[in-house]
Amino acid sequence: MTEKSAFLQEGDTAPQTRIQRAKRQQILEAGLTVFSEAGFRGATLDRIATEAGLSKPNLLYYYPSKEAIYEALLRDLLATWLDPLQAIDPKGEPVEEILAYVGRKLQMSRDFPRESRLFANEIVQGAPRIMPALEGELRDLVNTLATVIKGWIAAGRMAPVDPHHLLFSVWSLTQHYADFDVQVRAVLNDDDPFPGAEQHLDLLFRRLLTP
Amino acid sequence: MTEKSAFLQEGDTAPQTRIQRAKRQQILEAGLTVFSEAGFRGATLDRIATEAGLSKPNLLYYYPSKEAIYEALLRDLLATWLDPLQAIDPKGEPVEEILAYVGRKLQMSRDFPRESRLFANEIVQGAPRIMPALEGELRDLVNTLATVIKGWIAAGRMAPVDPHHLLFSVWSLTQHYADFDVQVRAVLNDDDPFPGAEQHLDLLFRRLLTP
DNA sequence: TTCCGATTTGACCAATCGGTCAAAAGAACG
DNA sequence: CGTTCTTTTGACCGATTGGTCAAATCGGAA
Repeated sequence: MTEKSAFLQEGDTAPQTRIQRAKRQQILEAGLTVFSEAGFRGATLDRIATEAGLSKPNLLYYYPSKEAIYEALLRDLLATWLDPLQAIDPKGEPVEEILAYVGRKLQMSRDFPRESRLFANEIVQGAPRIMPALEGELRDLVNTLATVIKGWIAAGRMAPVDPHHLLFSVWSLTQHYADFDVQVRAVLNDDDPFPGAEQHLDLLFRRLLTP
Repeated sequence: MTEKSAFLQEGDTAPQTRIQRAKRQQILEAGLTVFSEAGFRGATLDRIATEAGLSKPNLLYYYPSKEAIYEALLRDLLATWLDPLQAIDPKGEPVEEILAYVGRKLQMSRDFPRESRLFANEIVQGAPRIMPALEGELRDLVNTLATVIKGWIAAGRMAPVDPHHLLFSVWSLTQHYADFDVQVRAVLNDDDPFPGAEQHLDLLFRRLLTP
C-alpha cells in the first residue's frame, strides 16, 4: 500500500463568502470547458476569463495562477472519478456489480464528457500533474478491488479474467465515448452513440464475465 | 458513400533531392515526438527544431509553418493507421480475422505509441484538422467493413454484435495501452502491460464473438 | 579555381502569453 | 453622509510564441 499522496491537496480551507464561492465556481466551470477542449498548455487565461464572464485580473483575484485553476479542477474531479469504483460492493453479485460499474462509467461519459476529456488530455500528455494520485490513491483502490475480484474468481462466481486488465477494459470502453466523441459521431453520422453503446457493453461484459 | 475528402491532400510532389528528403524526414520524426507529447498548441517550433538538430529558420526552410509539419504528419499517419483495418479479409474466418485485427492494433500501440498519442491528442481536442478524413475515408471504410460483418453474422459464423460498436471496442481497448500508457503503468507498478493485454483481449473478443 | 544555387543562421518582429499593480468602483455599516 | 473592506479594472511588463529576412556559408559542376 502506498501512503496517501501528498499532492493535489487543498490548502487550508479559507472561510469564503457566498460571493467568493460563487465566483470560484464560475471560474472552475469555465476552466473545465477550456482546459478540456485545449489541454493545459492550449488553454489561455483570456479564454477562461471570457468564458467565466470576468476580466483577466479579476479572475486572478480569485485564483492566483493558471496552474491553481487547473489543479483545483483535477483535485475536485479525482474524487468524482473514483466514486463509481468505490461503489462496487464486495458482497454483491460479481457479474452484476461489474456490469453496474460499467453502466455508471458509461453514464459519466455521457453526462460529464468535459471531465473525461480533461483527464484524457492530462494523461495522454504524460500526466505531469496527477501522476502522484495515479500511483497513490488510484493504484491502492485498484489493488483492493483486484483482490476482491480474485476472490470472486476463486469462488467460481465469475469467469477467470485478469482483474487489472478487466478494469482497463472498463475504463477504455466507456471513456472512449466521451474522449473520442467526435470520431464516434463522425463514423455514426452524428447519431447518438449511447443507446447502442450501453447494449453493446452489457453484452460484451456479460459474455466475458459469466462463468 | 462520401467522395474522397479533399483535405489533407499533398500538394504537387515537388522533385526532392536526397538531402531534402532526409531533412524533412528528420523534421517529421522530431515533430511526431513533440506533437504527440504536447498536442498541436503545446508544441513549439523551437522544441521541434532542437529535437531535429536544426535551427528554427532552417526548419522553416523545409516546412513553411508549424501547421504544415503537423498536417504532413497527420496525412502520413492516416494511411498507416487505416492499414490494419483494410487487411481484414472478407473471405477469411470471421472470428480469427477480427482477432488478428485486434492483434495488429495492439502491436501498433506497442510499437508506435507516439503515432497513437498524436491521433488521441487531435481527436480529444475536437479533431479540428482531421475531421474531414474521419467523415470521409474512415467512415467509408468502417461502413464497408460493417456490411461484411453483418454478412458474417447473418451466416451464423460469428455472434451477433453491433459492427460499429465492435470496431469502437477494438480501437479503444487497443489504443488505451498507448494513449493511457502512464496510467496503466502507474497501476501496474511499471510492469510491461502488453503480454497481459494480449492474452486478455484475445479472451475478451473470443468470448464476445464466438457464436 | 570560379561560380551559382541550395542551405544555414543570427538578428529581428509583431502577437500573444501569464501575471502585476495601483487606482477606481462597490458594498456594508455606522 | 463617511469609512473601511472587498471587488473590479485598465494599463502595463517581461517572456515566449510563430514567423521573416538579409546575409553568410556550403557544395557541386565547369
